[in-house]
Amino acid sequence: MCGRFAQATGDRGLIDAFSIHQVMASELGPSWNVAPTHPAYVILERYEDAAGPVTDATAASPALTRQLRTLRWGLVPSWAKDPAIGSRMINARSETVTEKPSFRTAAGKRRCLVPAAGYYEWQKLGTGSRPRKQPYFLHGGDLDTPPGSEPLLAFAGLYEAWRDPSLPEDHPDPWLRTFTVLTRPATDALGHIHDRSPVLVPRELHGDWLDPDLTEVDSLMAAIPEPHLSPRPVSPAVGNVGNNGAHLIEPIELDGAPPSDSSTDSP
DNA sequence: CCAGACGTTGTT
DNA sequence: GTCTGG
DNA sequence: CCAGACGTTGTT
DNA sequence: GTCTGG
Repeated sequence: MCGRFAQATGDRGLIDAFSIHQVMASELGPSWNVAPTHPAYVILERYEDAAGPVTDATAASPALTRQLRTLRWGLVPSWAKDPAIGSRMINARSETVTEKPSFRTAAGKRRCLVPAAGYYEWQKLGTGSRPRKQPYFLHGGDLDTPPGSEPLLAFAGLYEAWRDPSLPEDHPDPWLRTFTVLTRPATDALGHIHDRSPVLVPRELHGDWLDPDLTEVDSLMAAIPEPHLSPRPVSPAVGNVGNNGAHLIEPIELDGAPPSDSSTDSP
């Protein structure tokens, strides 16, 4: 699963890391608590008219352009009547994404990458009527990686554009652009915390994943290896979407256990 | 034909 | 938009 | 994902 | 319990 993540790398760093051609993003500060409906940076590839504004009469052929954009988390399908549906479209199962009406069009030609330092998951602990929820920060480093030095991850995502009918005909940009994060069954190593994990696209597959002309999504998906991630117990403060800051990914001591992972939960 | 759904997670 | 259920 | 609301009438 | 908002 992936219902909360950290995106701490700024536009400059992302331009370098993902070979961005064009920045079409509103600037975002770093966030260690990106929640559904929040804006986040994504990388996508589109055909852009190379032609200049008015004066260029010779229509240049459109060029495939890798862009950095700021999209809202929670995919709103183009046919949606109410954009609130996006809150429940934050993830898409990779196993069924090419079949589901809400996702399959985007899966074919609107794939994107979502850069992240890591993501959070909550482990349910305790037997009583008041089970505690312990959040973990999952990242691409090892157990000794200092907070803030985690390697940059790239979630597999899909994006859509929804025309907001409440905006006037002549509105300069009446489109709400949104994205979702694909999930897959978690490996055994992570399965004891949660049974789903985001799909992580390795660097050598970034080009294929973003290419809107590659429509063989299932073979693309099959080429993506299992993620290798480390869990780090963190403060429950991340639960409140109003909290933010680098302290949210700092390790904490678990009661009666060292800050490595262990299955201290109940049956 | 029209009407209504279209999703994931986790929990039991 | 497109599919399913009635 | 978690946190927080979940309602109406009428009055200040 | 379940839905909405973030």
